[in-house]
Amino acid sequence: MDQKTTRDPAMTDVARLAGVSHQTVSRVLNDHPNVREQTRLRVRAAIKELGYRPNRAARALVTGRTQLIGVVAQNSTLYGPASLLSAFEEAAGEAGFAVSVGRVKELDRESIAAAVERHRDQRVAGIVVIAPNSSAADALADVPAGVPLVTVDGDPSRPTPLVTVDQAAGAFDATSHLLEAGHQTVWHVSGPADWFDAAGRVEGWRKALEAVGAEVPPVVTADWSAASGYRAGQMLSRMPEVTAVFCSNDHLALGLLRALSERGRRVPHDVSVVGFDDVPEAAYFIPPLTTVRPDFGAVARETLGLLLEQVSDGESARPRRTVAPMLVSRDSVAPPA
Amino acid sequence: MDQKTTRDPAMTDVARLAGVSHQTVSRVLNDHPNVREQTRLRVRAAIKELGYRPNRAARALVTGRTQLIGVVAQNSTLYGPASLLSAFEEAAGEAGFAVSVGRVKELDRESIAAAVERHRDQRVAGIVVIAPNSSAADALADVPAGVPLVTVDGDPSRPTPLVTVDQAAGAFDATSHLLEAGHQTVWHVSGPADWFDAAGRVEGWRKALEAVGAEVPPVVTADWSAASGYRAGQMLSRMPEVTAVFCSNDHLALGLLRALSERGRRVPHDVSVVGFDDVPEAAYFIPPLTTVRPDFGAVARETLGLLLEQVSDGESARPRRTVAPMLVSRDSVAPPA
DNA sequence: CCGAAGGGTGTTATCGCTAACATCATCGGT
DNA sequence: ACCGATGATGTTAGCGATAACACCCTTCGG
Repeated sequence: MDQKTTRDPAMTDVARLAGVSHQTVSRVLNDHPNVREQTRLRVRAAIKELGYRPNRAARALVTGRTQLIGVVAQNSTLYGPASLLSAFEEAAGEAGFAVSVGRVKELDRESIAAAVERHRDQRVAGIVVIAPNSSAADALADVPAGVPLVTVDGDPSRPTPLVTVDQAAGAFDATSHLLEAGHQTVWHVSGPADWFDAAGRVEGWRKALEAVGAEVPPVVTADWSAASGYRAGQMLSRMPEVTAVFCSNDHLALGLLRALSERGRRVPHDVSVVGFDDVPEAAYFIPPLTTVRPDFGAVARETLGLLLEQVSDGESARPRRTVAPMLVSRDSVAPPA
Repeated sequence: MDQKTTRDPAMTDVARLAGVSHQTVSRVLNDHPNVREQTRLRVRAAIKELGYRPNRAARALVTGRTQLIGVVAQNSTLYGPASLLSAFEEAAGEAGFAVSVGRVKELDRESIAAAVERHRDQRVAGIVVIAPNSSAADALADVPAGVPLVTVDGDPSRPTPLVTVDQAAGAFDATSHLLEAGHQTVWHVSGPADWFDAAGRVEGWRKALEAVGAEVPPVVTADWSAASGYRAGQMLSRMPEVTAVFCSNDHLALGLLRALSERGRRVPHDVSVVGFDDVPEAAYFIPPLTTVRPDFGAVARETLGLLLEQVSDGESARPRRTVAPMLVSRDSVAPPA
């Protein structure tokens, strides 16, 4: 009879089959230079024959290092954070790292601290926190030093390692695009004030207006939902002097578009609109929405790079990185009537 | 001077401080019964004082078990799969498991097999595959037995352990709701034919019609996007005999609503519409959408439970579970004019 | 022709934990 | 008063890898 549960082959099994010591197998696995080519091939063949796979736990035990990256993210399906997470998982996977996701219901101090602790229990090599608003950023103050940690979408005014989309640049471009079309000024429907993305977009919008000496209208603050964009639109659509609106994301723009259309204000003929995010549906809005596309893949890669620098060097020469977004021009912008 | 990098405290450090052997510390950690209460307290105090945390790698090495669950999911931000994943991460976290996500660009055989292999390299305790269409389900045939594996949203006709929303029941309810409002029949805009969710909803819709002897109109097949819902709507809105439409998801319904409104067909006065998913925006559509809400949290919990049964028992008594969704009634359904 | 340098390989210790067994009181039953 | 059962604890042996060092055998400069 067979052994009851034939255990997985270990390094010594490979070594025996290849006629070498287990240390040589280890060397082959880790690409050490001092192994004869012929030996290397023999070991490789044995590995393949046995279907051997290295035991990560054993390796982690002796090296003290893990190939795991912990991510802390909110339990939400907002397009931006969800895309970021997904892109990061892909990037990390390609680099040979596993990603352990710790979801958090609320972005408060306590929840985030708990999630970070869970990751430290797992002895992750590094932690990424998606901290898009101020309460999340505050919570990071509690995190003890010593764990490589990168914040994504976090507070640009803090000194922690950070990667983020250049919100201000994107907003600047969007606003300038509207001004260049001939509009006197541009109104802005903003996301929640405590979100850094929203704040950065307000800043870029304001700078673009100031750069050409345009009047700066009051900010209309909303949340990120289409519903609140609709409510903002109900107000703005009553104001004939509003000919151009920059919305802090595409869902707001969607709500706005609907409100405008209900009031009989045509887009882009009467009012021009620009969004932010380039959600997959944006090209199918009515009219197709001109918007700003962040490169989540680039953010993910920068984040990973920054984290790995910290893991190996202890810190990084460039601990803050910013990824420029791109204006995507569709049919929701035209010169004023 | 201090030691250069004072290493993390290990079990023996705790043991020394508490004046016991490391094995006793281990027993306290694992809640073994045979430890005197007083000793237990002393050990706990020592653990706290040193800030000791068990080394999972060492534990995994000796037990051969890991507290990690691997998930294979597509790199998409579709509402259903994204919500499911998020809910699962939360549920697993609460149960003390870490979740490692392996993203896959396409749901083809090769990508899925590669993602599964990466997880096996990590020696995960079990694997969850979100396999919502037939190519993903096919790929699972390649997965060697011996790894606990649960499919979510997968092929109901296969014998593999599976958890899924009861699509047919939800669709049956949605359709019946429209019929009970007095409509002669109900049209259906379906998701992609190779998606099990879409197929299940078609089935439920058909059964509801047949149950009352209503005529079964041809299925309008689309993808999951608002754009394709809009195209379907352009066609259906021209047909005066269409008074009720069940859409396979809310985004399709959104597109349909817009097409109907452009043609001057009022919802729900002229046409009633029901969606599926209950996306967060659904309550703010115009009109607020009656839809079917799947309980992703329940799916996640069932999935976890089923997986853990397999991990401990090798298999499960009830390897297929189904979670009933709930009809959410809003303002998009009325009796025919 | 010899010793140093270095490539290729093996041997041994070690990481931090759990499993298995050993040890020693304590205790109740006869 | 003796004995086995049971509870509380300690001791020892791995788990499967890497690190550090030891040991050959070439090769090459003087």
